[in-house]
Amino acid sequence: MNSVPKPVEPRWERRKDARPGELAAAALDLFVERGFSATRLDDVAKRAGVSKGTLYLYFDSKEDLFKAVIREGYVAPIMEAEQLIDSFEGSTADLIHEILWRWWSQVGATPQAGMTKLIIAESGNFPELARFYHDEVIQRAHALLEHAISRGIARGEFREVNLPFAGRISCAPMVMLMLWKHSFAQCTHQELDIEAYIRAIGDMLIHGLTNSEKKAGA
Amino acid sequence: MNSVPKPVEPRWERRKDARPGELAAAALDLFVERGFSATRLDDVAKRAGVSKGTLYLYFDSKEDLFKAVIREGYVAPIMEAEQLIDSFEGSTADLIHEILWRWWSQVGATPQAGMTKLIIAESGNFPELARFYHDEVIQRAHALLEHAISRGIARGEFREVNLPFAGRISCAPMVMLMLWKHSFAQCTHQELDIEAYIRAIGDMLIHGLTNSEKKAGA
DNA sequence: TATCTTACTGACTGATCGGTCATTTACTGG
DNA sequence: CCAGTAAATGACCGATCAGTCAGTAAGATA
Repeated sequence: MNSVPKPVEPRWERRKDARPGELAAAALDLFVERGFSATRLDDVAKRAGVSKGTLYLYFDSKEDLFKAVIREGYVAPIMEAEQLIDSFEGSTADLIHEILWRWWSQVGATPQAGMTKLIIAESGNFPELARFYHDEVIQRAHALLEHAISRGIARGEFREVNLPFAGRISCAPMVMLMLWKHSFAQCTHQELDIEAYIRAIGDMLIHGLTNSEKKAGA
Repeated sequence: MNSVPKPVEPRWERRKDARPGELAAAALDLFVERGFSATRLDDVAKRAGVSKGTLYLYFDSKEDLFKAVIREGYVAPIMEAEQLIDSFEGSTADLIHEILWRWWSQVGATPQAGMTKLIIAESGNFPELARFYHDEVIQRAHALLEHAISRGIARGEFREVNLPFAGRISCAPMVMLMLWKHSFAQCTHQELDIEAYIRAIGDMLIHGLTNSEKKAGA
């Protein structure tokens, strides 16, 4: 009958190395979209193109998968920004604009930005992970902005402010923007010109920090 | 034997009117702590001091309970603040400090503040509720700050800024503070002097908005 | 081509939990 | 004091889903 050789596609391939990353990426998407409890492992596996059994070859449990997702790729952009501050030549105002813009393009615009929402949502169920994320990411983001602001103060560009508070306040609009992107932005008609908004954040921060004594004297 | 009359406490009381509120309050606490999916209705009922069956006398389903929790008490403080702006006499700087402080004491410091985290976390599963909350609460909070800022501009106290952006930016640190309180604050040693922090937010906003032309001329 | 290793599958299981309902008990009105 | 009512109970059911494992087939090796 059917003598056609059928160049039969194999039903699956062996890709031991690629699986964990693909599973973690699929899990990130679904966790961000639905939350931890509401995400089914069957769906994660299906999105990664494998069966649930395969998922359990690479991760011990749902919680283990969650932890793996969190630990993935959170450091590079922060370290890069820390170096940027040390080597930057121009005004601190320009530096802050640069930091904000990189923040958005390297983190905010990537799937990784959904992490923040995930951690906040599950902090009650996974306090140790929230703590971990706080120490490794949030704390350092605050410190980063503090560092930039203290540069401005040292150069007489900025007024003397309470550094820890100013660092938090400076981060807040950016973090909110990331949260927004993964919550209300999905279910609202309202458009937001991201680029213009980030510029507005920068302007607001710089105005809020600028040493007006100096300006008044000019 | 035991002839004592035993002033036997009834095993339960009829309290038709009080139950819905108590159940909603219990649900709010647990939803905020654990998220929607991870909250068991047995626990909600137990916390409200009733059985699960009773819960179903007052709410049709878990989702119905969730919606009831959301609809509860979100309007009064915003309307009050809207009136405050219209009737305020002093400088717009003072007005903004006043708004922020009321925001904290009337919402941020109450269990209601956990709502924001809840909605953001579940926006993927309940887009229509996220939309509802956005339109009824978030939008109006933004508008509130915009209104206050436009008062400052009209009186020459503030510089001309893009109102929608400025409103969002002004809300961000307060919203982040509420989220913080219900996430990282729980699992971090780090203390935060809330009162001083809110003052710092006010200062930052006012500096960021102040019309420095006028100041320079003084 | 034959054999062996192991990445992968998917049907299965047991526990959990949303939702139901027959029964019990607190209250009310005559 | 004694029905009559309805508020509250808690054992139960069925669906869902995390986690298992015996079996299957890709592809390496010789």
